[in-house]
Amino acid sequence: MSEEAQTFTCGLHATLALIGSKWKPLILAFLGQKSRRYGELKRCVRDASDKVLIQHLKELEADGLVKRTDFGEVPPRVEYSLTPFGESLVEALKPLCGWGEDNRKDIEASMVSSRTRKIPFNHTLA
Amino acid sequence: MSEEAQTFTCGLHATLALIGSKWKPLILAFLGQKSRRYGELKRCVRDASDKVLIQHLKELEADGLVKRTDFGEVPPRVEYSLTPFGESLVEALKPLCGWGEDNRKDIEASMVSSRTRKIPFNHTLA
DNA sequence: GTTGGCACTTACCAAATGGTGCATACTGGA
DNA sequence: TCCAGTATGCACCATTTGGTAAGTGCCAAC
Repeated sequence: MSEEAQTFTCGLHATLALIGSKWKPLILAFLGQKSRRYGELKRCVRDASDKVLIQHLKELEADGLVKRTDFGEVPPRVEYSLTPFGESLVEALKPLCGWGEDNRKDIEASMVSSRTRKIPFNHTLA
Repeated sequence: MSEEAQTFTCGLHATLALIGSKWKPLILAFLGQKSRRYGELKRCVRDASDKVLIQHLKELEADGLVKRTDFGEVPPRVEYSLTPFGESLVEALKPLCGWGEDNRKDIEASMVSSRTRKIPFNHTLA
């Protein structure tokens, strides 16, 4: 409990512990634009299944990055938004968004050439 | 090539396609400090197995982010370094490192409390 | 009155991802 | 002489992760 407590090798390592899942960075980025209702968010992060999306949202909430507001209305209405903590993270995420925009073409091209593997995200190396 | 070609929903999505794997951001960050030989890098990214580390390095190389230099020497000697492209990405990655440093304590704490679930990356407590 | 959307939940299953251990070819150190 | 370190490859296995499909309760629109 004393020595091996060096949980992370560096700040990045710590950050990744929070947003290292498939859709989390994207979820945060979309919530960074504005608060969104569940269905809306789902349409943004298309491709993510309900199960996973909700699971990630719960974790983000547990980690204090996202706030869930349930309006308790009849046709369910729930809104997700960033907490200040989450917002600070999204700020740090922006350069990556920008980098991606700037290099989108190259990335897509390289994605096509190395077609044999990953397409969506990290996996699919089959 | 016309419609469904909208590969990524946003820049971030594109970026994640390149560095969405478990150790890639870390590998890049460490290489961002200096070029490193394989063994050295492995010690930095501890916890990653050879298989995975090498696999990730190959992908990063294929994606033009990392350069591999084999000195063809007798006791194998290979050095990994960032390409300019890789360096630009590392730049965009730095805010996340910083954010992680700044919030390390909070993150570790939250990691402990939400003990019941994943410890995304390394383990420390299994 | 059937369909459809909302915000989920659950059970089950597949794939992605990562890990272990063994092997290589050679050299320098104990 | 025997072992360790170097940078990988490979086969096989385990776990983690994510996806599918179906269901829930309630209301509005068709």
